[in-house]
Amino acid sequence: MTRKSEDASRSTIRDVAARAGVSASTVSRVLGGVYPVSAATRTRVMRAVREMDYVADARAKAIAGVGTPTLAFVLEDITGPSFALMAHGVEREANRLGHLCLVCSTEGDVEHELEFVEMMRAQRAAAVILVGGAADTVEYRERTRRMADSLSSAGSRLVLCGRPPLGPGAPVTVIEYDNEGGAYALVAHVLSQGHRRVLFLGGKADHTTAQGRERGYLAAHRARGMDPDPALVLNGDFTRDSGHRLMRRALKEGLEFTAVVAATDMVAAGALTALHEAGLDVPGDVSLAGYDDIPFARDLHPALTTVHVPYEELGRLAVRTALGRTAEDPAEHLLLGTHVVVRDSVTATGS
Amino acid sequence: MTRKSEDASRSTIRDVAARAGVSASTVSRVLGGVYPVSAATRTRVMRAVREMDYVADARAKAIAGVGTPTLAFVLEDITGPSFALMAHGVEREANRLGHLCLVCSTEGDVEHELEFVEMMRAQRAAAVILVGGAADTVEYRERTRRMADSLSSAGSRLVLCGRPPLGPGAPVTVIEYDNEGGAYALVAHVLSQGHRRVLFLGGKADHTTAQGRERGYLAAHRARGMDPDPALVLNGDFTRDSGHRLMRRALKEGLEFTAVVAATDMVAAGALTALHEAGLDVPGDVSLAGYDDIPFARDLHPALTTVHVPYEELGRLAVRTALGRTAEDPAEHLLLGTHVVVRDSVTATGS
DNA sequence: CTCCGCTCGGGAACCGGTTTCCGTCGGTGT
DNA sequence: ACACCGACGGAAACCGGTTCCCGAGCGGAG
Repeated sequence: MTRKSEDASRSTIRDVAARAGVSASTVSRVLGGVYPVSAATRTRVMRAVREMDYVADARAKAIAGVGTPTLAFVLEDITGPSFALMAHGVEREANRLGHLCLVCSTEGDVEHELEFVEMMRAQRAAAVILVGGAADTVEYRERTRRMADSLSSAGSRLVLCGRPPLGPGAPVTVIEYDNEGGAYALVAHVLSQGHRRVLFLGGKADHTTAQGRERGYLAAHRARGMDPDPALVLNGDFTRDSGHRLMRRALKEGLEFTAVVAATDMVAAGALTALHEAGLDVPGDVSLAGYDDIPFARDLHPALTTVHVPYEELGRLAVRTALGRTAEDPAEHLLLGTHVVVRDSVTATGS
Repeated sequence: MTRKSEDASRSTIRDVAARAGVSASTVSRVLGGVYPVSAATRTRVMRAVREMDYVADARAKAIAGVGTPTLAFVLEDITGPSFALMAHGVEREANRLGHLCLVCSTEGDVEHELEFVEMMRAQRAAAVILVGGAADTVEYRERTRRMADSLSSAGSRLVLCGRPPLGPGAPVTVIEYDNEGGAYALVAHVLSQGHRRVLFLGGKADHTTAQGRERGYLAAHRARGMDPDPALVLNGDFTRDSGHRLMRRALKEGLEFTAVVAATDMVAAGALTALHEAGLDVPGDVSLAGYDDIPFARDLHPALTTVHVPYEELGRLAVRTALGRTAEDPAEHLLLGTHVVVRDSVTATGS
């Protein structure tokens, strides 16, 4: 009484071998490779495989050294449009290169991040890509350095994307996009439109991405021989809420400005809402610019002038360099360029 | 000459055992469990582990039956805000339940989807969650049914989210959100504002999500004894571009309407831009509503009236039921409710 | 002072594959 | 007709863990 029902809740290679009347090695050979197997045997084995709907256990293969390599992508929150873009790039490139890709949101929890990286080390992931700015404290450097070493000694590799680089000698690949340069170009554009008092809606004061953008803001002023009013730079975080809150506050306090530059498109979106609520017209009454060029930037009204960051390409690049590099190679530090994209939210002032 | 350098490119449990002067079983016990081990031995082992920075290979553990289970999430494009929301929910819940979570974007490619599901079966994933509408063809049903059976026979489980359910008896959990009901409520709201000719910007004609929303649109009209002009329902897809294109066409063709309901917030965003380009005021000249309540809906100007779909909760629910259910349990079919959220883009007409 | 039982740790089998090593078989060259 | 060679397939070792099974000590009870 052969049970032909799909009972085979978990068929092993030996089950298949038994059914085909051959040994396990033969099944493995038929499935795996280029080893000479007679046509008759191959047919019998393949039939058994088909009948049992057999698929070799990927974990077992991995442990035997023949497996799909894995790659991990760690971010704060997949919901952020720029992160999502990067994730997309990472994921595409990863499985173009035949890698599995697992994603983890840390919700900004350092503990969680650490835990996950450890788990990836256990999975023998080929590389771990960490993305998202952070405060550049010595605690950060030590912690990250430890991760890098430990991954490296396990034959894996850590890639930092848009994160503060570690000291020299750390087995890390760092890929940054040019925050300062982008902000510089953007603010220069705003200033070139005749604006003289431009409000800066920044991020957390110790967050390197925020710092870079703020530096660009300042540098652009200085390059014109201007010294921006310190009261014009506000700190919050990178959320829409922060933009909304900061903008309301600025309006309420009667700050004077003719343009506002937000550290993020999300912040800009919040600011825009606040401006609208105050009955102000953008760009008629005040110009507004963002940063990141998330897809939605062009859907805002007016379409947002912003800085384009090649997030998806960034993701692809991250996996490419991560997988190309071996443990012995020297560390690498890439800086991706950005460019401002002019839309409708910034116009000349003093009309 | 003991090399204390972190040469241990790949230390096994036996290496640790050797260093600690015990057997591999003992190391395993110290690390793993509650098995009685003397304090002295434990200390020695732990020291060796620390010195070698050892982490047990997760794949080996998995194969031995002690491992972090895995769960897969397959979607079209992580870049879509609603998908990202779901992914977030899935991911959070997955690792709250101690599961690893891998994500795969299929770019809408059926071949790729199939391939990935097969790979997940090889990984012995605890469950595979498939999300995103599709055309409900017999080819679709057969293909999906095959996936379901094959996963089920491997002790895994397929979860369909917002996808056309299969026939009865398929080992599948289906979770849908109420497209028809949501659209009905939304359109009813629009009609209650006095609008009589409302344009519907739909999706692909064979896409079940699009169909559901269109049915709701029609039903809301009929419930008022109205029979909407067939010329008022346009088909495209769920992208911003589609909304933009459709809206321009409608305007150009001189279609008459006082409100437009888009099948998606993205479509609404595109439509809004087209409306603005045409010099029309929203909601002054024409009202506009979307569907999905993606986070950006409230950043549009005017803030978009739309239907809230609990995407994140949907994701969480998906993994919860997927993991709760065993192969023997009957299939399950959940329908999540939605509700319209009234913002500023729809107002009374005929003022 | 024995005997019993409990604590502790080692050996070996096992998880599900791959690969090396070797033996067998059939066919060919001389 | 015999040696040799290449094709084929099985047994066993291995990958890196876990766990069952068992034996060695040790302490306490009788």
